[in-house]
Amino acid sequence: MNPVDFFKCLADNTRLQSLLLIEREGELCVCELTMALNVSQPKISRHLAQLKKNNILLDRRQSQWVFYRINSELAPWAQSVLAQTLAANQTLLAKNLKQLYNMGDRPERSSVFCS
Amino acid sequence: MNPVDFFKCLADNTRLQSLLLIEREGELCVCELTMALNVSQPKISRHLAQLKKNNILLDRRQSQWVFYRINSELAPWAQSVLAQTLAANQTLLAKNLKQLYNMGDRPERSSVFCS
DNA sequence: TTTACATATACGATTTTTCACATATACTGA
DNA sequence: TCAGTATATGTGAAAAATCGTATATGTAAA
Repeated sequence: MNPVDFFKCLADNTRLQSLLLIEREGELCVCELTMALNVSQPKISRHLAQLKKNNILLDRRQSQWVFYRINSELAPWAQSVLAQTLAANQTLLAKNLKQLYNMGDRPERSSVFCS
Repeated sequence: MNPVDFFKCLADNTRLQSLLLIEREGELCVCELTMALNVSQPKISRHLAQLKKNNILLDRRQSQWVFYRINSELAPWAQSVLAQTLAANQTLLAKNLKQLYNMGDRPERSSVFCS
């Protein structure tokens, strides 16, 4: 992972907030991010597509929903950057988390890891 | 330091390479960075001005030269991001360091820390 | 006070990024 | 098969970032 490309991915509010929320929550779908960040669906989708294209996120479809998660094969230094950014900037996400938790009818997710 | 603004500063080749070189070398002047990165002087100056404006770098003038260094009051998480990015991407700087070391007549610097 | 060197900045042109809106695709359940 | 929900993408416009060139500023040394 080229560092400049990685940082370009973090250099936008929508993308960084999405990444930090996903890092915190483990996995989120498009509609959850739409509510948490209060932005339009195409806007979220496009940014997620960019993160996926850069191999920072992976996605899985579960019925109607597409859930995004951090790519566990992301370079360790990059994972560490995400973790530290999250840890040091929790307050930035307060409003987003509130909006996420207040969302009615959050899609149920089956465990990805069931055998 | 707003994380998005910080990452925007890292999301450019000239700025990131300058930062990592300065982090590695402790302090570098404009002409040294010009040689190390092989780019024009106004280009380097402009990017350094941006990093200074965002309080990532500090500068000091010593006779004709202006030396830039990492602001030691930079938020710890941000310092850590720089350190890890440097540690994990040493090879990216190989060419730059070679060009820096091959530079004739590097400006002498007096110790900033003398008492 | 002139010349030379190092650095900063103004300006306009080009490129890149971001966005809104419309529309396409995918899945579900009736 | 049709309607409803979730997600993706095409397109053009607007905004932001980057750059080259020219020029200004600051310092030193003659």
